[in-house]
Formats: sequence, C-alpha cells, structure tokens
Amino acid sequence: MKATIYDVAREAGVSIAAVSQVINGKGKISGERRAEIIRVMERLNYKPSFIATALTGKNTFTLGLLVPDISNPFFAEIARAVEDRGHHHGYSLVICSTDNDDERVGRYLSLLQQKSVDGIIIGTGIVDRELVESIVAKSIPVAMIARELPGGRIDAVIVDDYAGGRMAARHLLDLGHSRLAVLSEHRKVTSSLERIRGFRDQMTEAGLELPEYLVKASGRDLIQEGKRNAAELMRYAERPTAIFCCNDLLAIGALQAAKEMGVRVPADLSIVGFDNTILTTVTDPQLTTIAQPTEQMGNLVVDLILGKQKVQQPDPVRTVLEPELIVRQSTAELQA
Amino acid sequence: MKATIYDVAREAGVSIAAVSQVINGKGKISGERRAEIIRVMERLNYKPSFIATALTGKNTFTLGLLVPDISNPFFAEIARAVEDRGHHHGYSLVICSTDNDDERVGRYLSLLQQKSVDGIIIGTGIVDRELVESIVAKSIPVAMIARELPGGRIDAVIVDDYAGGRMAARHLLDLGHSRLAVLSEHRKVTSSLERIRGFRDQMTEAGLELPEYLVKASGRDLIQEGKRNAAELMRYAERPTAIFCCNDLLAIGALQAAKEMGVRVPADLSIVGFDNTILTTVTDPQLTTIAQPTEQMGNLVVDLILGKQKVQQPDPVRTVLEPELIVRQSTAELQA
DNA sequence: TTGAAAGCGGTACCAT
DNA sequence: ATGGTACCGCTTTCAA
Repeated sequence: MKATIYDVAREAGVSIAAVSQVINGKGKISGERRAEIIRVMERLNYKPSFIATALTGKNTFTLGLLVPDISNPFFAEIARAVEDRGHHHGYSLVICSTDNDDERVGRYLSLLQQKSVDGIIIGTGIVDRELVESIVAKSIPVAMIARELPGGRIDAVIVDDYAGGRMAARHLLDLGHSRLAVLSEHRKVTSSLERIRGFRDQMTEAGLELPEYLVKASGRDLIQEGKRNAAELMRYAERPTAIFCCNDLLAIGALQAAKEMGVRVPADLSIVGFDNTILTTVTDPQLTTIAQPTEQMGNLVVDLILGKQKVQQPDPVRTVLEPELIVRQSTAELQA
Repeated sequence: MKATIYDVAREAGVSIAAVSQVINGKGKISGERRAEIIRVMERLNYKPSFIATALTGKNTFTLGLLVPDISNPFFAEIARAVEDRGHHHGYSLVICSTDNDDERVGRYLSLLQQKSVDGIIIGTGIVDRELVESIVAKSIPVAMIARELPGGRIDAVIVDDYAGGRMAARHLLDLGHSRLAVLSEHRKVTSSLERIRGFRDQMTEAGLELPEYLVKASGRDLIQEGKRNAAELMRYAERPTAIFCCNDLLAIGALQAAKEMGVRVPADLSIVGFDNTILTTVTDPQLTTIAQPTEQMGNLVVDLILGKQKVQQPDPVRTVLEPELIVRQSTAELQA
C-alpha cells in the first residue's frame, strides 16, 4: 500500500498538519521537526496523492489536448511540444484524438471536465463554439493551437495561415506558374480556409483566378483522398502545373498520384505542402512546404493556458506566428 | 461553478446518498424519485467529479503510456491504438515521452503514481527493472507494449522480434544477397537485440556470418545517425549489398545515404525496415519492411491491463504476435 | 510553533 | 426505499 500523510505524521510523531506544512513549504515549522519529517517521508517513500490534493481545490496538474489524430505526424509534433512544456511545469498531458468527429469531441470535452483538468488545449479544426464557450464559462482555461474558433472569444496560438497561403502562391507565381490548383481539408477547417484565401488573394493580385473546381477538399484519409483528388485535377484538359496542398499529407497524395500517372515532379508539376512535418524530408522529391513553428507554438499555448489560471484576462489573447517557406525539391520553374 | 452532488440533492429534495445511488445504478430507488433526480441532474448539467470518485478508492479512469517519443510515427500509432481502446472503456491516456532518458522515465513514473493512474503501459526500451517492479509491488497494473523487460516478470504484448529478424534475413537471402549489414538502435533496446539475433541466426543457417563491424548502432536522431552509419557501411571495400534496419527511421537514413552517394536502391542496395510506419509508403522507393500489428497490440495491452485490475494473475502474461513481411520496392534480387 | 477540525465531492454501510 | 454519516488523503483556518 502507498504511504499516506497519516503514516508520515504517525512515524514522525507529529500532526498531519505539520507534514502538510513541510510539503508545501508553508507555515512555521522548527528546522528540527521539518528535517525529521522530511527524513520520514523519504524513508516511507511518501509522495502526496494528486487526487487528494486536487479535491481540496488545488490543481490537478493535468492538461488535455484535443487533436484530430495523434498518429498524424503534424499533431504528434504539436503534442510533443505541448507535452514537453507542460512537463516542464510539472503537468502531464491527456491526449484526445477526435477524428474531427463531433460526438468524440463532445465526449472528450466532457471527460476532461469531469477530470477537472487545469486546462484544455484544442487543436481540432471542427468544434462547436457553444460547447467550447460553455467550458470557458465554467472557468476552465481553454486555448486553441494551430486552429482558431471562428468568432469565438478564445485564446489562440496560430500561425498566420493567410500569409502562408500567400507565400505558397507567390513562390509558385515566381516560378512562372499560372494554372494553379488547391487540395484542401474539409471545408469546415478554418486554417485551410484561411490558407486558400491567402493563396487566392495573391493570385488575384497577379491578375489570376482560382475557380472553385480547381479547389478540391478531402476528408478522412488525407493521403488517399488527396491522391484521388489530385488525379482528378490532372485529368482536366487544361491541367494545372502546380498544386498547393493545405497540408503535407495531401501533398504526399498528390505526389503519389503524379508518380502513378507518369507526371514528373517538379518538371511537369510543382507541389507545395504545409506543416513541414517529418514526411517532407522523406519523400522523393523532398517536399517544398510552409513550415509552422510547432515547438514555439506548443510553448506558447502552455504558458498561455497556465497563465490564465491565475489572472482572469479580459480579452482573448491571439498570438499569430509567422510561417516560413521551406523550398525543397518538389517545386521548379515552369517548363516552357 | 460546477454543480456537485449536493446541489442535485438539494434541488431534488433528496439526500446525496439517493443521488449517488442513481449515479451508480445501485441500491433501491423508487422509479419516481430516480426519474426526478435524473431530471435535476440534466437540468444542472451535473457530471460527477472523477477526482472525488477516485478518492473514495475507485478508478481514476486514466492510463499512462510511456514511449520514447510521441512524435516518432511508430509510437504515435501505438498511442493511437492504446488511446482508442482505452477510450472505448471510458479511460483517458496520459502521454509520456521519455527520450529513453532514465531521469525522465523516473519522473514520469513517479508522476503517474501520484496521479493514481489505473495502469501504466510501457513502450520505452530502456527502463530500470527495479523501478518497474517497485511499481508493480504497489499493485499498480503495469504492462509492456512492443518492448520487453528482460528478465522482469511483467506482462507484455510484443511482436515476435526474433521471427521478424529471421524474416528479414530470409527475404534478403532469397533474393541472393550474402553480404548483409545491420543498422540497429541503441544496444540496450531489447527489441533491436532480438531482431538482430533472429537475423543472425537465419544467416548462420545459410552458412553466413554477421561480423560485429557490420552492425552499427544509432542513438538519438535515428534518421541522421542511420544515414551516417549507412554511409560508413557503404564505404567499406567489400560493401554490403543489403541492409536490415531495426526500424523504419534508420531505413530512411540508409535510403538517404544511398541517394547521396549515388547508390541505387534497390538495384545496388536492398533495404529492409521494421515497423511499417506511414513513412514506408512515402519514401521513394517505398520501403520493404516488417510490420507490427499496432492496432491489435494496443487493444491487447489495454484489455490486459484493465483485466489485471480485478484479478491478480499469478504469472505474467506474455502475448507474442506475428510480424509480417511487407515487400515494397526497396529490395530486389542481387544483380550479378 | 503546533494540532484539532472543517471541508473538498463522492461512496457505502447502517439505521430507520 | 431512504437518509445519516463515517471515511478517502490532503489543505487550511483557527485555537491553544
């Protein structure tokens, strides 16, 4: 059996209050008693129970992280960053893969509340605003990472998706491409929407248009669907010479479609991804992509959410980081 | 503020005992009172606090998972499998990336105990046996996944690493290769050791030897170090014609080294990986690898560890699953 | 300084 | 059937 504060108190011949004092470094304890108590704690290998502590109204030292799928490399990286920063502050991380499924989101959110986590970090694209706000109302700190709640007054640490979209377009435009297409995630995913908006605006400024039929959305299995959608794009009479993919998975699908169809990348087709996951360095050719500073984002959300606990900030904090174009080998000048 | 059982009791004009009854579906309650209580619970949006429940000696409905690094695709997949099965049973998952660092392992293990998790699943290669057994002694269920505690009497769900190593060797031997080399993880990682042993035994049966200098170990950054070690192997006068890599990350490193050195895969060099992560489908050529049934493994450990709670099994359960050779494009017959 | 005691939000036993 | 109450392990007044 695990030792409790009572065991320590008894062994040390003091009250549990005294033990509690030394655990928390509060109150006044004579150096001698304190030393003795510490000795006993070590001898009994005593570690205070977090659940008992939590019940008295203190922290649970647990954070919840909602992501679409932890086995998606991008979110795995986000999770690692969040985990590390949390661990740095003594917190542990509960992972919740939602598959962007409303029901799963609801169940997980409810679960996290019942566990009285000290904060919930949301990286899932599709969430019900009311649900989230009902959580905030219960004064549980909530923050978004890599995603934003449209119209919601929720803290968020995101990358400038719009700027990222522009970057991708500019890069492609600079390379001489004009027939551009887009592979996007589900239409409800705000980050994809923003990326496309930036991409389109940049095109517009160059006097180009991005018709809707050249923007294809994919849902569950991003690589597979991306591949299928890319293949479809390639079959158009006036085939696009470059595709901007709203994430690396989609880009890989495009890459595979091209390979299967005998379309050379980047000679015949340029591809730009988004996220700069480990996958981009593994493909052949390696993927040009827009990088998100995942580690920094992880650090920032955690600090943000942990800070929220203390002071009740009035306005939602919205931290926008700059994306970065990473040029690798999947993009090239348009061949004449 | 969140509603408590007292609020519900007051609103419903009953005792908290009655409310507790309906929550747990126990005891005797007249249908009418029960209905009324349920109504009140819904109106107040009442959800019992897990920490309070846990303090009374029940489950915390939390599982801990130790892995080297959640951003490593293989472990991300394992985590997803474990998470799903846990969620299925109403449990949530705390992720602990240890970096195979003893100190981190210790800290996390201690943390998980303080949180009174209902079970700890260990997928980290390097762990101190005494530490683990001290946990088991506290009657916290522990099980290993994809790794084994050498000599420890701990439940484990693993793949037959030895057989996997043999498979890889047989495949390469069948293709006519005889000059084989190995890229392995840190020498303390038991799974790698077993894979190499199987690989070597199969070679021996074919009358071949695997000298130690053809087995190179890598530590932290597996892709980078794998690349470096592979390059080294390729510089030997009598260069190996095939490399067995103890995981896909190492195989990717080998692939990149080959590409950089102008060595064609699979024409000049065959490469076999291990784990069948998403990465294998993304490389070019796609990687031949030995697959582990991650989903099944996840299901089994969770059921195993949840089962352990109830009955105190006498002997450690050791479930060994069969690996599977997935032939893709990184292996080919030895060119004459 | 030190310790007795009242919670925190439930569970479960025991009277009623 | 129903409710009173003693815990679970710890924090935090408040007296002594």
